[in-house]
Amino acid sequence: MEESFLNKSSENSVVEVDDNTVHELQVLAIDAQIFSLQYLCAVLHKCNYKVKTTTSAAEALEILRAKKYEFNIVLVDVDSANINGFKLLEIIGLEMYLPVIMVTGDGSLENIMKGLIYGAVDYIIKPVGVQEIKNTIWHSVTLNKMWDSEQSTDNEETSDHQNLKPLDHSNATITVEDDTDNIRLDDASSSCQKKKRLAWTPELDAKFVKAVQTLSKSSMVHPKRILKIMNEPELTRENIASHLQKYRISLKKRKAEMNQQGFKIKSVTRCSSTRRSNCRNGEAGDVNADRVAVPSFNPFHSFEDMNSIFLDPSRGGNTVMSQHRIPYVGLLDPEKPYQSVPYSCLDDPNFQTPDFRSFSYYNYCLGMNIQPHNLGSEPLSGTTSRSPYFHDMGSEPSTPSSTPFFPFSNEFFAPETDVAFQSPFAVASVPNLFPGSTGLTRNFGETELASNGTTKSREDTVSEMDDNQLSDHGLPGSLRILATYSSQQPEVSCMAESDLAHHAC
DNA sequence: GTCTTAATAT
DNA sequence: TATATTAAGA
Repeated sequence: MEESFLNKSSENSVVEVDDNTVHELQVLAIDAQIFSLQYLCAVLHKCNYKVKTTTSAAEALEILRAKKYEFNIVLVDVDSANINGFKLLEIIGLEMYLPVIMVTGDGSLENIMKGLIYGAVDYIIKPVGVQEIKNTIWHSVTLNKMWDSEQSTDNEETSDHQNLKPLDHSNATITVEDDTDNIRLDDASSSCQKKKRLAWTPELDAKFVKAVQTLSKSSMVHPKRILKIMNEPELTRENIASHLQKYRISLKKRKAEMNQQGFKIKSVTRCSSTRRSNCRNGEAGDVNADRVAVPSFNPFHSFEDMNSIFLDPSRGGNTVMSQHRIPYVGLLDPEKPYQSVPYSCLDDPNFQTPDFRSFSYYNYCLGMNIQPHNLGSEPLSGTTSRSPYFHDMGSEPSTPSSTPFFPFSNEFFAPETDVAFQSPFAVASVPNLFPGSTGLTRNFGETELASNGTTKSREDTVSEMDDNQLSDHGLPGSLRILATYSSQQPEVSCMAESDLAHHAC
């Protein structure tokens, strides 16, 4: 639909998000059922959001692909009996840098899980309430704030939809994998003589990025090689060169943003929690070096100046999660996309199935490195108690102490890791991150790491990266290390003895 | 000849 | 706005 019949919010849709920044939130709402959509739209208008609606998933994708920067958030109504809504969640989650909230009438754990696994950042159970929507959207948009900077900053009325082309519904189907159809003519219908104008679809771009990443390992990121790797007959070297230029500019921009944020990464290669259990967090000498030993995993203390913490389940990170009750939902094994992890490893008889909202929020805080609202020193735990944030739905959470910031560009990760990374849970499986990090390389080869039954030396998969390569990944040269946990063999530490001494308390 | 970058055209 | 083309220097 060109102009939603419901899109009549001409009054101010200005919402204070935080830190005195005024944001204009534009919401795209998708629901196959028109009355349900109408209701949802009404509620959204009550919240003073700008709303665009559609009943068609295919149209939603068209809109987003054409004008994704105009939207801050997407609400998708999913029907537990119908896979399309979930697919839509997935596609939007993977293709756009947009938070997607699932709206559902089915509040069962199974259904919620499904939505979250498909990429929803949060969920709302119908019937939806104004305050609930406000809270949920605040949370999600804040999480996604980094991308806001890419939007146009003028506060002009954005209700002009003149750029939306009439939609062709004849092929309005959702396809998850349309790798073959990713090159389109500028004007598809006419049998024109016009030159083909390449449309860089997300699929094509992903392929491009992957090629760049592959090549960057050997410092050979050049158009010709990219072209060869991509193996797309329709592409020309010029296409690639042009795209590469654009790609690098965007990386540069992002890098500048990172530098502005004073982004730092610390590294812990392998942390033996048993070895260090007598060292308490916060004590003098504990956090004093580039490489921080974490005696007892407590992200809010030991990593309080970090934005994100990554645990690599395939490297034993799940054991750490288990020991410290860190909720984890993600894809442990890419071969088994719906393997749902996590709580089986929590064998404490007192452990109860967690409340997903609370967990989502904890993970959000964990990922953003902000103190959970009003949470004080309450540890991450596997109890079902909700965080105060969700107890008090009547008021918005206070401004986080630090500006939420999503630290990594998606380009950095291979597509398969994106899947886990974009899950609503910030503790993600990201193997072989920052392969040039000194902390990792120094210890290579010392230990063979079992991963899903197979034994593999890290040396196999890790190579050095110089600053230029890091730069190709959107990382300033000085930023290169992350926290990687592995306690697969807790009694063995891969850190050099001198390091152990250094960190001994 | 190819690559990168900037500028400009479509 | 996104992509393509062109030009110039390395």
